Amino acid sequence: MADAPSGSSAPSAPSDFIRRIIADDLRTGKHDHILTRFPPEPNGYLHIGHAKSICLNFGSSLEVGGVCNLRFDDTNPEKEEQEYIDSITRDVRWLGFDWADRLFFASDYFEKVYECAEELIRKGLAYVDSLSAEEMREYRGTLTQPGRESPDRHRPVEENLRLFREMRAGVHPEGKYVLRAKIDMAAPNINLRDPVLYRVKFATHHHVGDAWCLYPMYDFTHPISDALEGITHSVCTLEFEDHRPLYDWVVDHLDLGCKPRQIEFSRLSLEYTVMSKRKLNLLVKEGLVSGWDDPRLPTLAGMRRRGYPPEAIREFCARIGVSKADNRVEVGQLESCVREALDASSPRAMAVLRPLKVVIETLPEGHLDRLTLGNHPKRPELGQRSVPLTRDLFIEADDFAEISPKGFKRLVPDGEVRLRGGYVIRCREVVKNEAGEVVELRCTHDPATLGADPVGRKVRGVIHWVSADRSLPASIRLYDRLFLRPDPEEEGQDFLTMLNPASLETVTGRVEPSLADAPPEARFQFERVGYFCVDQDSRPGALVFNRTVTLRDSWAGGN
RNA sequence: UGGGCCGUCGCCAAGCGGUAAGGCACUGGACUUUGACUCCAGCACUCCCAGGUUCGAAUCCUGGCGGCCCAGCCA
Repeated sequence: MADAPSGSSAPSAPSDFIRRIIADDLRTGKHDHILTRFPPEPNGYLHIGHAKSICLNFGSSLEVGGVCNLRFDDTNPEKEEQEYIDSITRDVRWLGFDWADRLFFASDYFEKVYECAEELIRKGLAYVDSLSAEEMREYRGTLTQPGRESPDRHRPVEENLRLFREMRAGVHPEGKYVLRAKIDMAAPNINLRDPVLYRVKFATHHHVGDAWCLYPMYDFTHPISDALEGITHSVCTLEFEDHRPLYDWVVDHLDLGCKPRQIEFSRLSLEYTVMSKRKLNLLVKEGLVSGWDDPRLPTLAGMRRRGYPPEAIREFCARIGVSKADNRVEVGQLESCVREALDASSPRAMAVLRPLKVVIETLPEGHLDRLTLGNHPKRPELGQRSVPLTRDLFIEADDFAEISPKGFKRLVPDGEVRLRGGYVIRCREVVKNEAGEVVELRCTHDPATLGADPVGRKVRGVIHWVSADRSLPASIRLYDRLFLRPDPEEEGQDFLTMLNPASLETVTGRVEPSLADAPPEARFQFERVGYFCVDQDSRPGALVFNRTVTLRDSWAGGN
């Protein structure tokens, strides 16, 4: 893809049971081309689970020379909005996929779907039912008991047709009638117990306006839409497995000239987050997060704002694979992909999250070294930048310890450490306030160590720093997991009670001056700290960075 | 307890009767002016359990156990 960094490794080549089915269908001649589709309902923002589906649907087809349609499954006007259509198209494109001119709406097929319904009625395979919703539930039976037939089940075809047309014409109120398929009220699969095909809704549809007051159900619309588009493989998640007999029933009893095959895979679960649009919607509506693009959310908009590169998400989807097994993927799996992509592509910079003043007494007042540092340790083509080194500096508070923990390689009283890209300094004096807190370090520097190793001794530690007066203040948002538990709903918990109160910490740090004009979404590695991106709220003079992910830290475990 | 599906390393996941891939994580070690990156090494005598078939079983059969999904005029 266009923004794949040259330094990144080749993406994993996916292979799974669905791709195998596709390969077999091509090999045996069942199909001579492949056409898949990604069919989101525009009732929320896309999340990483959708990314798995997008990568699968687009990927499996593209890899064998096929294409993939983008189709909005917009059969329920009460839950759908144009805002979601806009966000979805943006997110799919951002992820790196292109549907060319194949953008479709199930609602554009409503006339054809309606004709299919009349066809079923004429064939005696569908009927208008006047059972109320509650009655229908009673008649449906239970998981262990068969249902009973509605008294309307044997309504004459002509009457069904008349009533159905009246439903379309708007003469009947919502809830009075529905159109049902006539299948088998005793079927062990509840989806086959005369499922509802159409219901009346006097709602304005976001895409077709007031053209209809009669809306088809997913189970009826989806197979017809697939067949109309000539979809060869209709890939969806496991909860639709029980619907496949109904999917096949619809296609088999209609003359659509095409029979797509539905194949199901298990949806993605990620640790410490929730993945359903209903729950995400709740978090957004309740104001528990800042919006659909809150960087703590698993939404693609949130991940984009967090600084996750699209190629990292694609790689993640390739690595986790596709199967039918229940799963809950570790966050580290995703973070590994993010770090891999960002290590290769991100320019380095220095920033201090929790500043501790350092004065280099051996440098004169007003001293200024304009150091030229490489933007990337392995990619000189990413250029260089100038970093000012002055007498007064800030270092990370964590990089100094009065009492050295064992194995500590940073600054301690009377100890030496290298300033990244600068001199080796020695701590001569620790200045504290009345409360006994360390507020300043008085140090000396070894002028012979700029770009050279000190003679006669080895300095193990290297720490990052910024000039005290030539650095810029920045608001830095440190994100952590949104929930306290890997499964926020474990043991029937209300997931809202499991929110992590520390999922966002904002600190005011200092960043090197080269970052002054970095535009929103620009990504950097703050050396030794992590990967950060410029937030859309950032302005010159009021910089805002989001922590995308920390650097891997093999020291953190030791203390 | 009706129906459907699933159970291979801490987490994903290959495997499809011939003697357990890979990734992430983890543990060493090398390198290092990022405790990063990179590199090298280690990491399932065993595939939910129990029987059976077979020269040979994670793969086939039988019986258990465990988990997920389904009773919207949602998708």
